[in-house]
Amino acid sequence: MEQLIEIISDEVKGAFNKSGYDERYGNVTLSNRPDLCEFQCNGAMAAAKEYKKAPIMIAEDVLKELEDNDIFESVEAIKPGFLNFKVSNAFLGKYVDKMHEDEDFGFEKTKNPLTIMIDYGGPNVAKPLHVGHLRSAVIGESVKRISRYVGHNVIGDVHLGDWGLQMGLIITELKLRKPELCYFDENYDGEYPTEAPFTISELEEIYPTASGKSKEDEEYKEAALKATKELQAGRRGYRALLNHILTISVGDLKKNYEKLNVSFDLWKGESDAQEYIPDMVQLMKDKGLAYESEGALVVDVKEETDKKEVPPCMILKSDGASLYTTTDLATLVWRVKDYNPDRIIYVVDNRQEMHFIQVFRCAKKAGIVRDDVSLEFLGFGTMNGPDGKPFKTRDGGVMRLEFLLDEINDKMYNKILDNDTIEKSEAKEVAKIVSLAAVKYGDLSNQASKDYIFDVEKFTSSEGNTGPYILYTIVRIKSILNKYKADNNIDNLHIDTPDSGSAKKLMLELVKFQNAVVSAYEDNAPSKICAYIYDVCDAFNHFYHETKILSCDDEDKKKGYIALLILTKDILEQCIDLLGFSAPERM
RNA sequence: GUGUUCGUAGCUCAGCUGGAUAGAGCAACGGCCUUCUAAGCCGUGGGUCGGGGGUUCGAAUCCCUUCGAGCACGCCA
Repeated sequence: MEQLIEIISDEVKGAFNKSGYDERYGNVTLSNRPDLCEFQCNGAMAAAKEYKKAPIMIAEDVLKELEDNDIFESVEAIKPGFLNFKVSNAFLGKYVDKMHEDEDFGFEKTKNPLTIMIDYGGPNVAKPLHVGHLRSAVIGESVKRISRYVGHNVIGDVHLGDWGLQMGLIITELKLRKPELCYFDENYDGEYPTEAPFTISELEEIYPTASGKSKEDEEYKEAALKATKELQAGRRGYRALLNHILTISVGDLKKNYEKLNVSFDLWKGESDAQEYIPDMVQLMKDKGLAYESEGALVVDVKEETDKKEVPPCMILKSDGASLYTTTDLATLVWRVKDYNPDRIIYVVDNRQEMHFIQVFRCAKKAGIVRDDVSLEFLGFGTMNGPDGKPFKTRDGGVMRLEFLLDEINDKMYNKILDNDTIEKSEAKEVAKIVSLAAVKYGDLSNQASKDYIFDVEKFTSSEGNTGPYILYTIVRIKSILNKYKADNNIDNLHIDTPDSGSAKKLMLELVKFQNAVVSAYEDNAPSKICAYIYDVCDAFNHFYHETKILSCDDEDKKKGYIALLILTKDILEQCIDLLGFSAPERM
């Protein structure tokens, strides 16, 4: 469906044209003075220079061409040269009704579907998720859903941290505790057990213990480095252990991500890239890109236009081992080979920007990815506590994500119990839904790249621009619709011409749906969906407050209201789905 | 030190490619429930957009400079 603002723009451009001015001056934007008008055109002022005419005269010329146009309720030419428009109620009502009849509210899917890979999540195996993992998961999931809704083929990859010294540490500690296991017997050539010799909670305890020991005990650290190397070299028993660790961890991670309503299409990890490293390194040598510097193998990636020194991209350490740049590059090898993506978006901490600049440049230089593939760094800021400093537990440690979510869940549960029509069992379920919305909306409503303050009080509050407020609005609509549905049919209802300022305002917000989604997609910015939802909710609540819906005497009017509520609810629910959460029936 | 992001109301933040009186929310204060969920709505107060300079008919927005904060700067991921 053509966008309302496009339709208006076309009319105005036509009018510019007819009055002898270039139509490009006829572009119409949303009004920044809602008290004066709904849409505006500033083109007359811009055109003034070219035509050496007072802007107001140009505006008046254009105005004449628009005078008896039934799209508009009013058109005015004001002071310096603004053209101010109000849409006609009848036209708007019909337009919104068309949105109501369309399955996607008039949203037009892209005509050029791309294959987009999104690298987000990035948890480490054998370690529980902590608060630092929240943003990547929440933002990545939303970017995935938005891109998919726009019509692209989107693949989400969790990109597990399952390689490197951490694995060596676990193996070393395990060997110390259970040396009798067959995984450590180099002469063992039988099949390894299918059952893992540890549980997830043991695993979560083993890693920090091992990590602590290696910092104090040189010998221990040596052993861990050796184990890491042997694992990399493919030692059978260690590989078998890695597989156990992966199975156990991934199972646990899936459960935790599920609670967040986050899911991945691929559960690949750093370890999956290893097999591509040797050929890749050889390629870089063959192309003459890789050379030795201070014992390490590096590739220069600086460019003429750099304002600062971009250090070379290190491919191999001086001891010949690979490191994270190597793994990220090799990951690109299989991503291109298996999926041939047009875009790859990395949803990672801002602080990794330099690393990715190096990786991206190196990948292009070496021809690992084609020049036309877009490699995008979507960096997010730090999540700070109410004191403005990085989020910590009371004793200064890293907080497990689970604990944080539990705290918020408890808070919401108690709040829901205040509504005494809800049973405890239902309250529990509702609390889960609302607390997830509180957390996600709290995060996503900020621009991803900025640091933000994670304020539990603020996020769980139902006042202001919060997740609970959004859900509450939806629940109110559902409540009315459910009452209406009890003894009425809701099929074939039509939205009427708005009969009040608040109804018109609501419609004008609903009309922006396509634009909100598209601009959120183009900027990888879920925060734009949040801003849009808030505006819709605000407009709806005004409308709700001054309109009697179920008790409306005029049956036809009532039907029109119900249709408008259905569209509002559907759009809101679609939007929160794009953010990765849902609304309960009651709260 | 170099680079980078940022500095808007007491607090948390919006302000798109420069445009009409700088906007929300929270907090403060004052109203609105015999009627669809008051987790709501209405209203009031609160700002020399860090400072200074420049470009422009017009600057929170663009350029320069200065002060202040965060972050990153080859063998950890």
